[in-house]
Amino acid sequence: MVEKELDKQLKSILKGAEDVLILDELKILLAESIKSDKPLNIKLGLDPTAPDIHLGHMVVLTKLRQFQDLGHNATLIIGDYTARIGDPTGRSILRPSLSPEKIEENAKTYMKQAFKIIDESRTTVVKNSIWLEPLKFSEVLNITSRFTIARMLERDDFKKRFSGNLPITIMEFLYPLMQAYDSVAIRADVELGGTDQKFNLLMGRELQKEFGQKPQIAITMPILVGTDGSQKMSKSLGNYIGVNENPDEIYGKIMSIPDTVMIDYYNLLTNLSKKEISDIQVSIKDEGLNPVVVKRKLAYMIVERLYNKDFAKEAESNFNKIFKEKSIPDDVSEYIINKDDYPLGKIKITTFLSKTKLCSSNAEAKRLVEQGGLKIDGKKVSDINFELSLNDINFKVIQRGKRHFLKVIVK
RNA sequence: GGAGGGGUGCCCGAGUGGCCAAAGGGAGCAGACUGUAAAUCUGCCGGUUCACGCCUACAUAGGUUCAAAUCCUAUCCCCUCCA
Repeated sequence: MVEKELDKQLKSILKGAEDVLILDELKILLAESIKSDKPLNIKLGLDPTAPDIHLGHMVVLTKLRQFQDLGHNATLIIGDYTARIGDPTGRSILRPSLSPEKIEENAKTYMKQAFKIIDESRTTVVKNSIWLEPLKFSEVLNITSRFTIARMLERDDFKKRFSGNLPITIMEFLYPLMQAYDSVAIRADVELGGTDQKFNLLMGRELQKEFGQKPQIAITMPILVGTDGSQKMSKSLGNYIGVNENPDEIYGKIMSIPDTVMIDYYNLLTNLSKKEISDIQVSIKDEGLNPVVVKRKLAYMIVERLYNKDFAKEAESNFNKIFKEKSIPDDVSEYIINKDDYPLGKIKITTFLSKTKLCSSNAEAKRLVEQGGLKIDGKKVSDINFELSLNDINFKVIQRGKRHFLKVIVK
């Protein structure tokens, strides 16, 4: 009985994971948990350095959710204290530090978005300032005395900066220790993180040992590539899909990822089993299954995860309308035009486009029209001198390119 | 503290007196095609103007010149080497 349950749990936990340190310890821990019916404490730290989370963050949150679905508990650590330093991981320069107000604000939106993915009822949320702030200097010394500079410089990003004569502040050295101390404070059984977190997660293990605790298991998840299909998903690269974006947008952006990374997305962001995913791969390769069908399913599942079935269905149908039938989606946002503002009863198409923000300037509007990217009620308009008559554009839909629509309401 | 190098459009980056609204790439936008907002191909890509043109822009502020991203002066910022 225990065997079977253990097997099931391991399968789910290992799916998509890059690395488990140490696997055998994890097995023992899980077996004990099953036998004694005591859930494990799974740690995930989030630094509220930016207000939005995207599918890259969702990878590790999804893993956390899988743990919860197996009956374990999550401890989500809001790194409000550590955010003041900023994680130097992967950084070539010192991060700018954030004000406490900004951190607080980010933390709020963070949580709201995180709970779209994880189970709130099985989650404890704590801020690490609770234990980091009151630490005495002597206690800090106690912690720092257990690690060496050489050990710190093993870290690739520190090494690079050091050998490249770039500054590393002592404060940044402290960052991994603080994160490690979080694990001690909450007595974590398992800590999750991206592959770039491996060093920090291992520090947690070491410090726990120093404090006489059982060392946590570190599970790292691969880095999700962005919509460009090659670079790490990140806001600054503009290749991200935010969990707070509207369903149509999420659905569409998923459809825009290259086919080659589709399977990664399946592995990292869905709850399908390894077997189900490899079956899909086989079908595409050997049975001529059209990849677009697979991608649609992915887009659907992710919208469903982040919203619900209805939104997913709607996003799907809107996508079909726009791209398959090349028609107009159901819910088009409206633009109200006031008759009194235009005594002549007409408006030039270019000024209209820039006024509605469909285009950012008159010049851009002109280009759009010239290039044949403008449709009014499905009919292409390519005359840049075209004038809209207020009398007959009421309720008509203006379309910019393939996917931007606006319904005009004349008042 | 001393010596040297540099700051260019959304980003990277070429340009060292006129031919510079500034090469090239990326991002973005549009079109064609398609299985998609994939890939590929084509076009566009500071603002304003129907257009000629005008305005804004090569860190900032001044100056030299008929003409400055390019030369000079000051200021701010970044980097490298030496101490």
